[in-house]
Amino acid sequence: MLSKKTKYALHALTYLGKHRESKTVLIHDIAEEHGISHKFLENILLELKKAGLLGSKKGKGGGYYLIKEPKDIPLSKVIRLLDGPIALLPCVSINYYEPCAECKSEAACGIKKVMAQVRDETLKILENKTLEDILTNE
Amino acid sequence: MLSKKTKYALHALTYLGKHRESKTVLIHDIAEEHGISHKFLENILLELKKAGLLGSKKGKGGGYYLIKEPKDIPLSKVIRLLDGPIALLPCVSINYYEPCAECKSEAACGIKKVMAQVRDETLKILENKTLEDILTNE
DNA sequence: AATAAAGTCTATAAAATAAATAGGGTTTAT
DNA sequence: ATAAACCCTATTTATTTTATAGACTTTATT
Repeated sequence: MLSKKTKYALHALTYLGKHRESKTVLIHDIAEEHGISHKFLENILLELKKAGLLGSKKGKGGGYYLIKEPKDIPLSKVIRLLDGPIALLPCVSINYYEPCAECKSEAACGIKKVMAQVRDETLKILENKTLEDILTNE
Repeated sequence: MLSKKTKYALHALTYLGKHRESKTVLIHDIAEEHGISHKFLENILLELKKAGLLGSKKGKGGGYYLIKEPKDIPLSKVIRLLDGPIALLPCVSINYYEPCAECKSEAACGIKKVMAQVRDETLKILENKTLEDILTNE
């Protein structure tokens, strides 16, 4: 399951995607719309900004805005950013690889081999679904 | 990512699958093979037994054994049993449905719609990969 | 220049979940 | 009778997630 962080990030991105005609959107408005803690959402939006998905304007009249096209924001990107690995095991993670302590030989591990296939197929799904798909379903 | 519980369950199932010629296998042997806590693994094997994947024999000379064909043990089953939902959001979970607090209208939620598609496609993957696939890769 | 509105940043606290441990109970071969 | 092995429930510990706090910086407006 996705963490609340990722779920809230998706809500925020959806909200920003729906308000692309506005120059900026306030954290406050997004938080209120979904009944999310303002401060918690603040941290999330900052991460999305650092990752290059959002831009922001400081000071009075400021706020956030999308700087990528919705079609260029795949679910895989958002999930990796806030939740970490897509892979089901650390030993087959592309971006967050770690060996598994209980595994004698990675080369001979059937679990690893199968999980690598699962990861590849899962990735296909999550790279293909984008914010645009969410927006067209709203 | 999978919890350690699920990961250990997969290791145990793999071990049992490799030793189907023996009548029973000791928890102890599986735990030792992978350096897993005996007691922790005990709880896991009990769950697998209650779910109908394993049989057991009590008393001296007892132990666990597979009672299903490896091809009839899909990853989806093991994951659901020990980790819970396959879906990425509670609101699209088949077996563990719960509404999302921050969602105004489920009917009109683009995130939900897309996540339902992701769930369907993910399920296809996880229902198709079975213990047999792991065993043939060992 | 002063003010208020808004994002930035880092740290900490609280809550929830996962992982591990403990220990007595029951069954069965010898 | 005994020891080996699974059965069951509860508790503790560790880790991660979620939430909060507060001081700082930037900027539009008056």
